[in-house]
Amino acid sequence: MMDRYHLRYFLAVVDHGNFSRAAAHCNVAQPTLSVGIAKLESALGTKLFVRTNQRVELTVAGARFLNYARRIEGEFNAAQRAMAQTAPAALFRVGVLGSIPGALIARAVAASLAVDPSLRIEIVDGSERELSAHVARGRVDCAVTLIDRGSDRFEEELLFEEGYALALWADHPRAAEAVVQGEDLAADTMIVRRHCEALGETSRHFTERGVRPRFSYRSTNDERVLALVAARLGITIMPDCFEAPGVARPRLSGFTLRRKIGVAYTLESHASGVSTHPFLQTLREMAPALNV
Amino acid sequence: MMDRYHLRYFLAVVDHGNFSRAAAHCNVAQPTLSVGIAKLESALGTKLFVRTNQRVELTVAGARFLNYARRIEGEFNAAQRAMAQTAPAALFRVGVLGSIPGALIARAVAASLAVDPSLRIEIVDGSERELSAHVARGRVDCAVTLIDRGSDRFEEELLFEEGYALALWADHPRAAEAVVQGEDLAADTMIVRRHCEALGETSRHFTERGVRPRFSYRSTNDERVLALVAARLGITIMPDCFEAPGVARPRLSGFTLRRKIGVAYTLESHASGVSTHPFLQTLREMAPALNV
DNA sequence: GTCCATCATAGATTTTATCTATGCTGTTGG
DNA sequence: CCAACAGCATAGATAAAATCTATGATGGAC
Repeated sequence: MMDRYHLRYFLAVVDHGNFSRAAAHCNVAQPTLSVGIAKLESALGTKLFVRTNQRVELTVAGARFLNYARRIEGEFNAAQRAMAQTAPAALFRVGVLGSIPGALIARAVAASLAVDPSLRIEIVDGSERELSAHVARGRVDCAVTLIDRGSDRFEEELLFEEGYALALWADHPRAAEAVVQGEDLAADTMIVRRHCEALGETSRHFTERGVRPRFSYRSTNDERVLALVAARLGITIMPDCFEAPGVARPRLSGFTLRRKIGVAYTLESHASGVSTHPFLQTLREMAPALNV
Repeated sequence: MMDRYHLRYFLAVVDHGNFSRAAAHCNVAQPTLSVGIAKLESALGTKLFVRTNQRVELTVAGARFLNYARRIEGEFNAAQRAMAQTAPAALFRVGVLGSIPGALIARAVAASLAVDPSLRIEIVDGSERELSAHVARGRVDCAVTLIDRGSDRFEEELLFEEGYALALWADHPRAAEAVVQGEDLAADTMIVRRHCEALGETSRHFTERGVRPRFSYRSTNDERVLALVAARLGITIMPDCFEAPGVARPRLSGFTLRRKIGVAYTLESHASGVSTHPFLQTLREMAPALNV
């Protein structure tokens, strides 16, 4: 039975000229799109594309079907838009990267609720990978996550850019310095932030300098990590935007990795005006202060 | 994400005025349709129906959506039809009830292939229940099965109507009689045709007459059953249309159950002209001879 | 009151879209 | 001419979703 997603796959192939790019644009894997088109062709009883491995081109039947497909997909969108006007108080669902301070998000939520108490906001956190999946499948309206990672699957908007720095307890021997040499930390015990995107880079950094750190704690909970740093259990490396009383944040010499945090949307959700949501407006106001 | 089947459910509810009938018309269970409509409403962000337990009626938003829904579903069908014209040599898939003689179907296949050797026909057999599911899900274009069973889920066409009769080996003491009394078979061993729709009725018939038969064989394979009847392993009851050398078919007195065999289509497949297929034409020509 | 018709909900089941991994086939660059 | 590559297809496993059965809730009819 011909179904809506078949039309989307078909149109994507027409618009992008090959299956692979079309798949990326639909946020699915290439084989998925491949069997999707095959299903459509079988439902219609006609081949729609001639596959050469240089490019795909429409058959005569495919060209004829294109008219219908465009019209139908257009009507779906028109219906959706028309209904959206009547729709009351939409729930705003946003995914947030686990390695972004909860306090930051909490402030943004509080501020936007202060603007409009009737807002309904839902936060879900996860890894970069999980968030991509959520955005792609429409389980969230957008995600606050790492951006500029080369896969142009989503519409992206930069919020802030930052580096990474050490987290030491306030009276650690090196706490007062602006920049610390990795070699000077050979005797320290480290805490592993298991979900951190910089994990690989960090261990490489120390290995290259002949430092083989011991580990006292592994966690995905950054708030707890900060508390334990303050409690002198160990030191760690984390993005600049983290801060806590009793924790100093000197730079680690030669550690130049940076990350860009921004908002990722699907094309549709971006087009449907999600990006003007007060929560995101608030985040945009807060963001410049976090650039380092 | 709004999908095509949502539209079909929605339109069915509008056209039939309540969820239960709409579900029957869509060949799905009532809860399925219930959650389907709920999904659609959530996708659109608006309630589409006001549910009273007397009837459902459209909300304002629902009435507005109706225009889009009808147009889109219409376009889907138009596209399907338009493409079907180009489509080459369609495969004809037909489900056949297990308790219909294979020889009958084989004759029909042979005859229609004689008319047009380019025909591509695919036969699948199964129980009445299985065939319903196949028709409903579009896995077959139609099914040759029991009809007139009260559930007007499908378009039905009567082929022939018949009763049930005994199957005895040719020189069985009662083989020459036209009608046999159940009581006279008390000493006989019976074969159970496990897939037979008359199974319950048969055992009730004997129980009511104080006959408690012994069983020598249970099978779903009627050809083998007939061979074993001829081989004097046991006797059985089967629809009139079965025949084999060495097997006599006297009536069983008081056993009045009858069955109607016909073709069941979905509305769409019927509309798309499946019923004019040579295979079905052949069956129609053969059918009158089978009325008993 | 009980019965009946209607829709909603919950949990299990089945189906199906999707993914990962891999194969195949031309094309390109060395 | 061969290796690397880019592009689509296939297979098996996985995950998601639609669907089913069974049951509950509600209101009208008798």
